[in-house]
Amino acid sequence: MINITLPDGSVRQYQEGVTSFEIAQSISEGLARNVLAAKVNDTVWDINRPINEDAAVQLLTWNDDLGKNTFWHSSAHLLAEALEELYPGIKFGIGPPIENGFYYDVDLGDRQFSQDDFAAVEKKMLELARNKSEFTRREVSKAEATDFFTEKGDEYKLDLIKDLADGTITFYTQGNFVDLCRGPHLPNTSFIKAAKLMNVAGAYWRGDEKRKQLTRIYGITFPKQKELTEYLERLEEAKKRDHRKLGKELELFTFSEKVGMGLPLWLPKGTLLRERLEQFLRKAQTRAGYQPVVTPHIASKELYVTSGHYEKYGADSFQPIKTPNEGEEFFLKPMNCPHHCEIYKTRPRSYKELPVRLAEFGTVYRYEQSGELHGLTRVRGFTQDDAHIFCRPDQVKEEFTKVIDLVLYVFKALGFNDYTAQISLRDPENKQKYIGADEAWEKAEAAIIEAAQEKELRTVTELGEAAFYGPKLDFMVKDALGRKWQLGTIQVDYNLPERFQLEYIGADNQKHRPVMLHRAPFGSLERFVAVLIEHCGGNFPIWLSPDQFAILPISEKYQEYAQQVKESLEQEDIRGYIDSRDEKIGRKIRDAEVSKVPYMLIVGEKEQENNAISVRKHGEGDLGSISVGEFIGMFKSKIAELLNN
RNA sequence: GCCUCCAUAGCUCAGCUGGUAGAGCAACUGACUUGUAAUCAGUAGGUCGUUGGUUCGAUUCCGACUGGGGGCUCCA
Repeated sequence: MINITLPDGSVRQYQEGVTSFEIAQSISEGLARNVLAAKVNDTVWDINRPINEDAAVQLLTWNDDLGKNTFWHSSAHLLAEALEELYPGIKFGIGPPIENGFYYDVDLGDRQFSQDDFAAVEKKMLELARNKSEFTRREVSKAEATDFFTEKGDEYKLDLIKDLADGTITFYTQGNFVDLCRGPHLPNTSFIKAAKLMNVAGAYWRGDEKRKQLTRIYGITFPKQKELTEYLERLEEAKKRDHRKLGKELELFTFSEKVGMGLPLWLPKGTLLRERLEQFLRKAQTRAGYQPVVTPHIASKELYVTSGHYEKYGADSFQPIKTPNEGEEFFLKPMNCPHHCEIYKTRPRSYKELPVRLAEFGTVYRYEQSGELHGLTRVRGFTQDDAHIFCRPDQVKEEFTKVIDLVLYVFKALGFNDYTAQISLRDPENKQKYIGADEAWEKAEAAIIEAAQEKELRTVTELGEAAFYGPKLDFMVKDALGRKWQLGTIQVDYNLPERFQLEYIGADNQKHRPVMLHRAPFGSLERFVAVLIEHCGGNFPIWLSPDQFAILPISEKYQEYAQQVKESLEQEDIRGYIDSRDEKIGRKIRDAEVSKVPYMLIVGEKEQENNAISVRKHGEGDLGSISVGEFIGMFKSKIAELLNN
């Protein structure tokens, strides 16, 4: 008998060689029907694999990420089997599960594969799934594995096998399809009841652009048809929130072929939104002791030679601007920090005045690869809500904590509740890759971790993800389509103070080198606005909404009264417009609803007589008639509620 | 930058296998003077992204370019 420890801590005894499936059966029929894989100690296993010694076992179902992984991994094999049947002789790369589904990289030879072929493949997958083919695991020797794929002529699998150690290689077979695979897999294919191919794209073999490009086929599968339907509905919903679509509909921003790709043009409404965000952060930064500065859009090449960016990025940047004078070269500013270093250096600094916090909404230009551009989230010209904090080494932790506070304040005011903080530390194996003293790094890394803990952030720690000049903490959020974006960032920098020879005079009357922190709560205004649009589906918090009200006169007889109302509101800094078109009220309401104006103020005979307005809230409907003064009071207290948290 | 798909009126889209384009909305004009999600009628608007080629003839077929979508690579 062996002891099996379950996740609730209970221990059960089973015969040696018991499978996870049998364990599930012994617990409940329902569980046995739903179990997809099992975590045995720390490895995920097939549920029909015998367990021969004491172990901790966690049964995994569709509700576990690891269960889903197994489901989708097996689905990738099913996709491969279907493709092989339909297109004999094709070769296979890798086919892993991903966050939403799975993909398989295949070499289709000269064959074309497009969306038109999806239906046939989906049909074949479901047909094969119904065969209830078992996934059988088999350990093979390296020689056998090599022989198998040599005969099959699949150089990609051979390339993979080359890097595997003999004795650790396993094959999985379902139906007629044999694949090199570590597993685990579902017991059989019949669990897969719904399948949909999502996308085809090119992907280099092993992510190396010098190697052959394979066809990557993305798909997703579910244990129930209904779940697929729901998933597709969610995707439709997400598409409606796409910031590129809403940005156009709400007239926030646009792009012009003539201006150039990746260079957004902010329309009046988008500009209002942006300026309100800036004002909001400016205020918060003033409270937090930042000093605004302004620096030009171009700078002499020498600045970037000093900062080291020229050497590292010069060739991949927008190329220099030349003047009529021989040898003079200027670069479009790709970042604000070198300028801020020069501001710091403008006079000697005492330890007493540190930290110095210099803030700038600085517009920068970076030559991003054309294929990487995407709406407002990835552009070639953007404005960072940048600031650089120059402080003493002993102030790093406190400053870090203060920045986290600021970022959390911003997130909270804007309703971002779903974010994670990624802490990027250096690779402990490769310390020589990084600039700065070992001791300083250790201190800074500890400071970041402690600060994050104290603020109770949900964090993931990535070793080796630090920049060469210092560790960092990034706030990540997801957009409507589930893509992750980095918003706020806080980075420690040991490099620039060194390169710019920054100094302060310490209490000991000696020169010391300050530590520099880069930080940007929004990251860039462009990206932040994009994520915000998707986050709220275009229904901005009222303090940010470009038009905060729309006055809708019943007929043109009330135009004059509408104008009076508008002026009263504008005096209180509430912004909006009068819809004075010659249209029926129903039409005006509809158009205002579609354009997502938070408040519609209807004025007609009754309102004019009573010196009132009828308030209709976007998405909610008629709130009844109140005086303009009452409306102003309500409006202002709503904003205060959102901002003073 | 690479692979792949796409490009028709301001917007959303139709246009079968090649014979120089159509709808709805928006715009403009007129009528209606309106009470909580689209009043009616009329007018105007396109060298079918650009550019080569095939053809008697190209929005339609082929190539290149530009821009966009999806992905790969990269990201101070």
